[in-house]
Amino acid sequence: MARTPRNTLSSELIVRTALELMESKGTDGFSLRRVAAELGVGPMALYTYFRNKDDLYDAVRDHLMGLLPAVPQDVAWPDQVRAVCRSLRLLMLQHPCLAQLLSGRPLSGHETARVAEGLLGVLRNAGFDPEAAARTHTTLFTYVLGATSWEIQMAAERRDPEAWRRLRTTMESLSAREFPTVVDLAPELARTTGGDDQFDYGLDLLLAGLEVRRPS
Amino acid sequence: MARTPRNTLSSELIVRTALELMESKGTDGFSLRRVAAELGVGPMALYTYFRNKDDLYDAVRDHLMGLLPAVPQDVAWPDQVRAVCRSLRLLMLQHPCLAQLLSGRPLSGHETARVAEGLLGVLRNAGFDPEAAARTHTTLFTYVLGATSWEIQMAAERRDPEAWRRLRTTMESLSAREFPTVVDLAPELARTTGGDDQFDYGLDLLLAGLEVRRPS
DNA sequence: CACCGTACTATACACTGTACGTTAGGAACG
DNA sequence: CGTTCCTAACGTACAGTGTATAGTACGGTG
Repeated sequence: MARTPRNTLSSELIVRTALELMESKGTDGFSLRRVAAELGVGPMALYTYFRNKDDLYDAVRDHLMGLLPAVPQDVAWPDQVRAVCRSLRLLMLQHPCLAQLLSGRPLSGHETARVAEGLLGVLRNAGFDPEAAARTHTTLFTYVLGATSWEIQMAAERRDPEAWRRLRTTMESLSAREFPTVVDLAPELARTTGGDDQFDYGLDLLLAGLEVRRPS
Repeated sequence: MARTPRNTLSSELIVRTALELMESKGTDGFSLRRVAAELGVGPMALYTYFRNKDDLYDAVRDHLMGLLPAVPQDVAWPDQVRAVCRSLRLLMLQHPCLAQLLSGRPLSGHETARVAEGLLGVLRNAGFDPEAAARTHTTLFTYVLGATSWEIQMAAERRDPEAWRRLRTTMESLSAREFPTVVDLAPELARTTGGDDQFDYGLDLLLAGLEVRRPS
């Protein structure tokens, strides 16, 4: 019964392995038992470092949030906001599992607070009062989350040929009499599903609204 | 071996039962086997009406989307947009499982198309060209989805005393030196998590941006 | 050397979605 | 009326899940 040596595991190692598995197999198809197997260890070994699966999810999420770059300090505040939102979107695109990790669990963790700190600081310096800063932060965050999750979801669907075919056929089966506008705008709808342009369109709408509302 | 009579099941009945279960037990804790048990039927009986679990999810989602009211026709377009977005949010709040159903699967289904038709029609009538209408539709939809999912998530967290306590303690453990703004704005952040005011704040930002951009 | 805490293992349970093969009830037809 | 066929629902089985509980061996400390 060859026992593995004592200190083979660590939180960081488990998080790294879990992340690799999520990215290769997708967030579905990820399981504690697979992580353990990947590490050559029994499933219960992980419970020394994480109290349960959600706890591991939280750790992976916080690890990913730690990869976000700092806010650029030498540009005007709207461009700072743009930079923060775009880098969060980019991170979500690079690590598609992050979308599910963010929408499935609440905000918590050190690195997540760091992100909030950056954006809130930008807004306070731009002259927003505490309430407006907090509201704007929540609005921007949920917009980025919703828009990018949507984009990732759609991209995944397009990659699965079975689901893609089903989507196309239901789209084409819509009667032009019942849904004239949808049928008419089908090409535009398909084109505006995701992409930098679509994301920036919504972001610019929000920023335009903010410029109007900003005091002084 | 008392067989149940022949036509006890139907798609509608299964969808209704599934929905009840999701709302009482939460989307987790929902399972095909429970639905079947609730109906007094073996698990495999459901596969006559739905090819798999995701297919049932789609049906429930489409059923819920069918509950959305029609777009009011006697008000200005920004209020029409507001009405559509608010009624979608309201529906998500009344049926929390809808948030997960919408973010986990792509748009498809008859009733979902009906919603898109309503919003796209409003935007076209307001004078937006096809591309702008499509982009705006996607932006509004993803905003409502992101903001409301977030709100529901947070509300659920607040109800679970264990999770809520953990969140509070990690929040309070943030050093004021490292995260001055977050610590300073903690009360505002807690207050702006969800609620009609927060939702309308973001929605008004988007609408303000749209007014600027609207042609003619 | 003896000891003890801790990192890991082993076993077990209740559960999941669903593939496969079987059976029985209603309808259609001779 | 009898036969035949279709299909709705059944039962069984499998591979997999998260995790509770109890046991075991190793490393560092006395």
